[in-house]
Amino acid sequence: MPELPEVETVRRDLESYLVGAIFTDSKFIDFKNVAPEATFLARFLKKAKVLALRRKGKLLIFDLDTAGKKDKHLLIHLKMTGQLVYAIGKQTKAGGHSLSEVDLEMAVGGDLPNKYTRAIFSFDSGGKLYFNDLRKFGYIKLVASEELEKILATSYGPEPIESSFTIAWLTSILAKRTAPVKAVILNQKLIAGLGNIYADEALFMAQINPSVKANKLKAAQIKALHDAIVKVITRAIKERGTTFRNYVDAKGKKGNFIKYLQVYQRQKQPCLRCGTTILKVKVAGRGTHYCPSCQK
DNA sequence: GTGTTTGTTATCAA
DNA sequence: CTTGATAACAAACA
Repeated sequence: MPELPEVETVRRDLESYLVGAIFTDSKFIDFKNVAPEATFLARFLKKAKVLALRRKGKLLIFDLDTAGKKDKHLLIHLKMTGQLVYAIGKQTKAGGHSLSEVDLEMAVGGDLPNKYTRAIFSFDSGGKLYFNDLRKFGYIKLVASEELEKILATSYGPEPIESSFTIAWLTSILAKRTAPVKAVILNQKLIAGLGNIYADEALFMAQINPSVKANKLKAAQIKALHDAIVKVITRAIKERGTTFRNYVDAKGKKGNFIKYLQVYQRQKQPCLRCGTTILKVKVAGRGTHYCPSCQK
């Protein structure tokens, strides 16, 4: 699942390939989550230059330069199963690319495009960017600067890696809420970037039960949670994300953080801290993994 | 056919 | 207006 660390890994990869590159062609294949309409967007993108690649939470932002105007941005959200893979060099007979060094079921293994490729962007560099999305939850959207600012201001809170994510902020958003603490830290409007994997991992590290009502947490627990969120996200970025199912980076490669998972998908296995069997329950409508003994 | 997977939004209730 | 709970979406798999 692409969460902040995964999207940041993709962003850094793409930044090195695409800044300064010019779109030469765009194709959308059996894919509806495109705005404006595909034909129009493809025409608009032609000759657009990539000025910069940004990210907010799990949202990837391409800043564009179109005929000297710098007021448009291409937003790409990977949602659950989206991938952005960049390939350059020798092409297959069909004009695609072979990524034989990668072997991932339902992800990138072998040639691109594959059956889950929903969009292909070609660049003047000769490279192609493949947007694959098994479940078609992801979206591609062109917006003007004004709309982008509005989206960023209304839909995203501070990120764990920003200085504005303070203990005071975490305290303030938890204090008035009776929802489970996990629901609060998953809310992108309050904290941008955590998803199901890192929420469970951070709560385990902080030794907090995911179901506890947010306003019941004590100051020491909030400090521990703040610390855990920052640590987990920072470490996961360093390890290029977690590949549990089908996340891959812009080179089609897996993330390494799966080696460091303490609770996610470890149900029925012994807690790495105390040995108690890890449980899996539903909290805030999500599969939730925790140790009933050392998370209080 | 059923349940499960999750990021986000819609919808409804309080 | 805010908050919380739940369904819905989409596709594949066990």
